[in-house]
Amino acid sequence: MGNDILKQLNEAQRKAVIHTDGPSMVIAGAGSGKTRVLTYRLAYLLQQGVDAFNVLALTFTNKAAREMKERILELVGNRDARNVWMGTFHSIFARILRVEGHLLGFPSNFSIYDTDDSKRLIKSIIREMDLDPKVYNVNYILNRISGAKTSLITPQGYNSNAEIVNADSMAGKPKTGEIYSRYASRLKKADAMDFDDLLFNTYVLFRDFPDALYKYQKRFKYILVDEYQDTNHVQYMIVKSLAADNENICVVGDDAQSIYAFRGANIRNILNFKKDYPDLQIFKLEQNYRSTKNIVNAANSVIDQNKDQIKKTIWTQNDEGKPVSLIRAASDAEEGIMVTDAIFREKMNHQLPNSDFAILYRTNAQSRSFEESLRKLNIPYRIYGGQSFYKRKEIKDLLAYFRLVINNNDEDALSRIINYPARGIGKTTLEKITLRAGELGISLWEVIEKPAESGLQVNAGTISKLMNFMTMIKSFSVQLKTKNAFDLAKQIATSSGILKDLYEDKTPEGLSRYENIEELLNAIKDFTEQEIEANEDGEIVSPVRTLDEFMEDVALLTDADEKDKDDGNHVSLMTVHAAKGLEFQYVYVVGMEENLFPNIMSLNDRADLVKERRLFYVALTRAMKHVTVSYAESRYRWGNLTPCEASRFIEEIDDKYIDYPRKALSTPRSKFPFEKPKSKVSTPGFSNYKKKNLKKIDNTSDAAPAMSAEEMEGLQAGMQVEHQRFGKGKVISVEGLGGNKKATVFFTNVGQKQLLLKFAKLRILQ
DNA sequence: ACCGTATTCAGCGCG
DNA sequence: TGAATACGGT
Repeated sequence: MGNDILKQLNEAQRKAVIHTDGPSMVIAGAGSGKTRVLTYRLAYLLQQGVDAFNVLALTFTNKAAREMKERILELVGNRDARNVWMGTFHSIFARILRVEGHLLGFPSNFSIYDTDDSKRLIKSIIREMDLDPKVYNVNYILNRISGAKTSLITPQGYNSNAEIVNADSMAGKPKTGEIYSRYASRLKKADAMDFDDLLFNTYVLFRDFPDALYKYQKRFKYILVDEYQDTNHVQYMIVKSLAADNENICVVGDDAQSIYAFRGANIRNILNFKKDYPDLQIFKLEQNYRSTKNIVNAANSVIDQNKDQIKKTIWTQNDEGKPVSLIRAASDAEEGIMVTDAIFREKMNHQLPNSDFAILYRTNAQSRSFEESLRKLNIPYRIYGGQSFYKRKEIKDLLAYFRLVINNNDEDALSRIINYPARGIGKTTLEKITLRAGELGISLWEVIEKPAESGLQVNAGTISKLMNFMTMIKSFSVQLKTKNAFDLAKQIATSSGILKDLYEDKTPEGLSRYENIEELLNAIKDFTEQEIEANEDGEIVSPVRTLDEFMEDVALLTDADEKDKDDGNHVSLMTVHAAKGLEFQYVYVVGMEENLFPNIMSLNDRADLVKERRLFYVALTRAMKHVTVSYAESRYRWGNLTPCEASRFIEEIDDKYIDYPRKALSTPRSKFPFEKPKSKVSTPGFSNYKKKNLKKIDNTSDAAPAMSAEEMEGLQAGMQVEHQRFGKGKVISVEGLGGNKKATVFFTNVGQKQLLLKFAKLRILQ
């Protein structure tokens, strides 16, 4: 290999790569080869004889970490490169907390709650406190808590901070601080951390346990942080403390592309970096290799409107290219048609693959009109950022079993599955358990383990159901360390009844849920069959790959793995946020309207407009060959048609780099902007009205007695029956016992129905 | 306990 | 408009 890897870099890139010792900051303009610098820098370090164990690289996403690892392996060809600690803040610090968490009172098998789990817990706390869930909106509460943790404010700190308490009172939510306190203690009782805790607790660990800090300072001699413009305050503090000893820290980013401020990302981290390290070396990558001159200049003219930036001049040697095109449509539906037509023409004229095209929008809700028109043109497309695999209900359910088996105290996992599949432990029972646990300050599991001692008032039947459930979970738990992940997972899926439950659901959705479970099991099988790996110390972890090892990987995973699975020849549809870090030949930035982009929700003050502008800058700089921006003069927003005007950002593009359509072409069109909507509006209103009337008539009928116990016992498949409301029908199947006995009946008039015999007004005819 | 229907409420989304 | 939740009937 030798030094020739350096020959593949330009002057500025090379300087950034070889400056290994001492603090440095790389300002990497869009398309300037940032990833290249990052990977070459790491490869260079390893080549210089730095031990992979001494390098820490923090990335923004799992995907970025994975791709970088692969490229470094290609460059150095040294299996050692795999030992670099590379990953997201969350995954790296979760790893550290598994080892050191005991210092803070956490077992190494603590659970990690995702946003979904956190919201469920907050909801249940709001219910328990008898607060109005409309006033105490979960999203608001979680945002407040998350913001507090990010700013290193504990529940105590929160409640004693007059400014914060006042702000909550003014917002009509004075109990927010108490919810935060309860939330924090519930997480602790459940041996669980949410995403913010992974960072917050790491900060506390390093602050309160100097020995632990010292250990990791010695280990991480070289630290590298990607996407530094999107780090928040805790992340900043952690990195600062880790780097304090060696100061071999290199941060890479672009202030112009900071677009996650709404999540606590603090652009000052990059603007003020100089103050922390007076002998900082700054490297600017200003040559763009991605886009045409027109695109670079158009983007520059937009971002130049933002003052208070790090000064830099992005330029390119690439072709002139074509000016930005502008599409003006009468409605959102027409925008869909016009944009996809433009894609179709471009694709046909130049014989291009679908994957050269991307449609970028501000909000996910905008994707529909483009989907419809792409379908009509038979162009394959893929929408990014929908519901991820690991967020689907059936997957979360099975994972909740795994979590509970690994950590019995996991409250969220337990409440999620204690009655799924249905085993007769209902809402009331769970409420009683939660209440007892709260009063005694113990976990839900501990109440179930010792119902008598904890004073749980439920009947004997319920107790035995609880015992069965507990015994089942325990029987899985004892096998955790001996059985391999796949065998145990399969056993849990089967004996919990999940597989059976989904198998019996023959609807298309049920089928897909079943397939998803299969897919998860396959993923676990793959994991089980991977070659045995050594941990960071080179020591073999364990001869069998166990389920808790699998879950460590999974907790911090998103759907990123799924993305490159298919052939890849599709048009990409995604939000501008999701497009960060990607590039496409042809980019269509759609919905360029005031209130939508810039987004009205974000326009509280001047600083917000600056953030929206950076977002538009990111959108423009995704393109290699050509950009088209489009807007509609009217659009359906939340069910009603709203007139729209063109975004101010369009005008901010210097006239030299954008083509305005000739007025003669677009004016006549705007005369008929309301064509399609009219018929659409009236229909749903009418059918709703009809349904309401129907229901009234039904309600007038008198109650008739349900079936007698004898009749229920005697009911069998094939029998003819009559239902008070549904009329005559034939019994297809009968299942369940006693009071839970259910029948599936096909009625001549209304089709197939499932009935609970206890309640159904059903008469046996023959 | 569960299912279909009424009602409500919208932002971008890493881990 | 449509997804997510609340409600009421069985």
